[in-house]
Amino acid sequence: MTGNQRASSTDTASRILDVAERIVQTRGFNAFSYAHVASELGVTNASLHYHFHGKAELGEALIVRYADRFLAALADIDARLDDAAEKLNAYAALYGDVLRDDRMCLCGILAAEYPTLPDTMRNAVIGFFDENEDWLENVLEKGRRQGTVAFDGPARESARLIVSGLEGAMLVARPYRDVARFDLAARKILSGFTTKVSRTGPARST
Amino acid sequence: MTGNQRASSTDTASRILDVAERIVQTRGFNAFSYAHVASELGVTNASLHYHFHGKAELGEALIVRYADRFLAALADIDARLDDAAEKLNAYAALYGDVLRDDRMCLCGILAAEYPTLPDTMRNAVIGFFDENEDWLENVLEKGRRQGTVAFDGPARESARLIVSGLEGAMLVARPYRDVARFDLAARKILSGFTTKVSRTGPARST
DNA sequence: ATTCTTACTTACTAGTAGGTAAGCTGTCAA
DNA sequence: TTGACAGCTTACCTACTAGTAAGTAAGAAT
Repeated sequence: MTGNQRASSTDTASRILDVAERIVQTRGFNAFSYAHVASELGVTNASLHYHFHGKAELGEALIVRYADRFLAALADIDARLDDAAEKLNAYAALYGDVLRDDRMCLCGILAAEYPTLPDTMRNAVIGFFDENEDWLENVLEKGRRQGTVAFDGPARESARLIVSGLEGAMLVARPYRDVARFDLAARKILSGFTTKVSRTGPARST
Repeated sequence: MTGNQRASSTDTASRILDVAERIVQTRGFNAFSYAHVASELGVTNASLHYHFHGKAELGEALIVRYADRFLAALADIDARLDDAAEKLNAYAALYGDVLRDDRMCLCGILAAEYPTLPDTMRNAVIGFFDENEDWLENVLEKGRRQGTVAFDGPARESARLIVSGLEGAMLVARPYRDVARFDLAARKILSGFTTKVSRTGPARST
């Protein structure tokens, strides 16, 4: 395997993913076409089929790469921050960054189109949400033990509340083109988990 | 069949809306086509154009009718219930009913596709959210005065939290085909407003 | 020097999209 | 009895969709 020329090959494939990702995040998977991507990259329609066999395969690759990047960002949060409440803030900021780029969360917009997606893409979307819930559940449980966050019931349920709350805040904020609307909702969602003045003493819930 | 088949003028128009509404709420506006509706109703593509000049006009009619029905349901809640907390529960139940029918909120799914929508539809979507916020703001403010609900800051901001929270809960619950996931999220969202069981004291600031 | 591989292009397909022009048919009012 | 109108249909259009078959230029491997 000829190592050097690979650069151009890999490069084109990831440039395809870059453009496709932006289009899908802004317009959705059903309003996205090979022709859009091809013309923007100055290649032909058929060239995309060389790199990604079909629309379903391209869509799946899109989600896999997006999820990988997202999980890496979560690992980075874990590496940078200790406090659970700060981790939650950083988590919400991840969503805010996407919105600030006039985009919807990739898996959020795909969730809206879910019934029309090919099977492989459906599974990947579900997997993304599951992994987000895993991470949040972990953060919440540790935070509760440490007394930096407070909530009732299973951590998993609160994790789901955060995911769906942030997805909904993005969904509604985008038509208004108003990131502040998202930021406020995010702050309100997370405020339900912070034990206000908890720096001095852990306020146990329940 | 008797002679009243000739009342089918308006009847056909509303049957078109019924079918189109179901398709758009499940698949989205971009994955919906005249052909789907026409074949399901046993009429031709061109017949739809007689009743609704174009896809944009049909889409707008869809939102207008949906919003009218939704506002009527809100008026019904006002007529039936006094307590603000009960009104909020009834409001969330409205969303749950839609989801139980395997549908997404019409304006929620259109919000996801917002950048691809014609202008008239965009305005109608925004209008739907605004009217929901109006109603919720009113309920919340009255409830706060009466002491049946509690929250910090402007009622408008809490109204927005409820709308986006419920929309997000629907969005994420649908891929899982799990209404319980929605119900739980809805309960958690509203529990932040009820004064009754405030054991955790979700961050009552100031 | 030749074959193989990569990364495309050109040229095409069948199918579907939204949309239109023109004509047909049953009902009803004058 | 006429004719206006509502509510369609037939027949068609252009644009775009994903996808394919076959060919090619350039470099790497043998």
